[in-house]
Amino acid sequence: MDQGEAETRLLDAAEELFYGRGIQAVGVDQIRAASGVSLKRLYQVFPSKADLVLAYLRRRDARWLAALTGYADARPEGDARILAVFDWLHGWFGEPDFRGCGFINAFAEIGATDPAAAEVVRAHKAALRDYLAGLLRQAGRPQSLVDPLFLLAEGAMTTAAVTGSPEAALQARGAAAALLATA
Amino acid sequence: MDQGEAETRLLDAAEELFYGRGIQAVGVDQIRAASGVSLKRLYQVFPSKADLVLAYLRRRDARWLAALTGYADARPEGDARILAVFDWLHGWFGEPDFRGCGFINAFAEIGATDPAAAEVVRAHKAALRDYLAGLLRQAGRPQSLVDPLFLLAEGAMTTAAVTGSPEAALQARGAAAALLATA
DNA sequence: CTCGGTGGAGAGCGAACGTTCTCTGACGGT
DNA sequence: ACCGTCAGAGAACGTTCGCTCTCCACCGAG
Repeated sequence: MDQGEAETRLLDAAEELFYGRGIQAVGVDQIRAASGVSLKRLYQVFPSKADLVLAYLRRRDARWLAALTGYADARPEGDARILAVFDWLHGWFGEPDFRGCGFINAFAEIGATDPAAAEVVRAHKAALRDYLAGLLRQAGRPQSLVDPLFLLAEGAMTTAAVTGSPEAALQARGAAAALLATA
Repeated sequence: MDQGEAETRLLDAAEELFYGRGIQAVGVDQIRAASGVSLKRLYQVFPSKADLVLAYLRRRDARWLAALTGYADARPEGDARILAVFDWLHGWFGEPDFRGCGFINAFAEIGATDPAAAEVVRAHKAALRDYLAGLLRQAGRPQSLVDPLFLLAEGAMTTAAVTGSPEAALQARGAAAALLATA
């Protein structure tokens, strides 16, 4: 096993455990066991748990946004593409291991004590907001709708997590459609 | 110091520390030090840290909702009272020690491992939703607006936490007003 | 003054944490 | 065949955790 594969396996294990059970609730040794990577190698690749957490957040950020944009950008430009964001959320919320937004969760857990992690969360949310802004531009819609749509998406994520139901995505989609109809 | 005062001082310390730094990040001994209550008494009143966490969540639930409803119900019945919810959020977000919704934070931290705490969070969010439903009824507005307004409020809470700015409350208020204008 | 009981201070317990160290066995070049 | 290098397994380290226990100062009743 070379360094690259070790890193991949570590991040795979970290993502599943950190996202599924929480960052503080998962010990380094559990990640070693789940990844099959030795502790020595783990600390060569990620000098501390905080580094591993950062790498987990950064990779999840890239993948999550790529999945969303890949889905939405395949829809016809315009309002349909905007609403597709909420369709994608609905599919995500329905996944069996869905446990809310990993970034909001990470911020709640370590945002107060790990400034670097907090910054990754902020950047992730800013990127989502920017993506929505781009969709509105493509659709010829006013930028004043960015914040309402963003808040609806954020609210849907936390609500779906707490209720354990994907329904919040449909409610957010309906509200988004209503707001688009007024503009 | 009698049992009642010990409980109050413990909950005061727990609320400040759990909310401000996170539940897992705060040890029982820190709560003992901050409250001035002996460890022996602490464990008489709350047999485990999990019990203390539950009591913290329950008291915060009651107080938070009382503060919100006390503010909004003082406004004239109708749309103004609905929008007052977002005004109250704006004031809350601006408090210096604001760190997001304590219930969303708690759910992110221990929701996966502490079912009792998760249930308190669910009940708290259901109560907020019910309150919004009552305001809509008073205002003669359709109940179909409950979920959009709730999602906007939730989204505003997490966004204000991540950005560190109370602005999200104003954006949510604007979106709520737009939705009310369409119905 | 002498007790019995109560409560606080803090030492101590076992477990778990993040991190480092030691041992051992496999491998590649000569 | 030999030796140096390296990586993996996991023991060990120091700290911190939630929680319990020990000890002693205090206090009202007799």
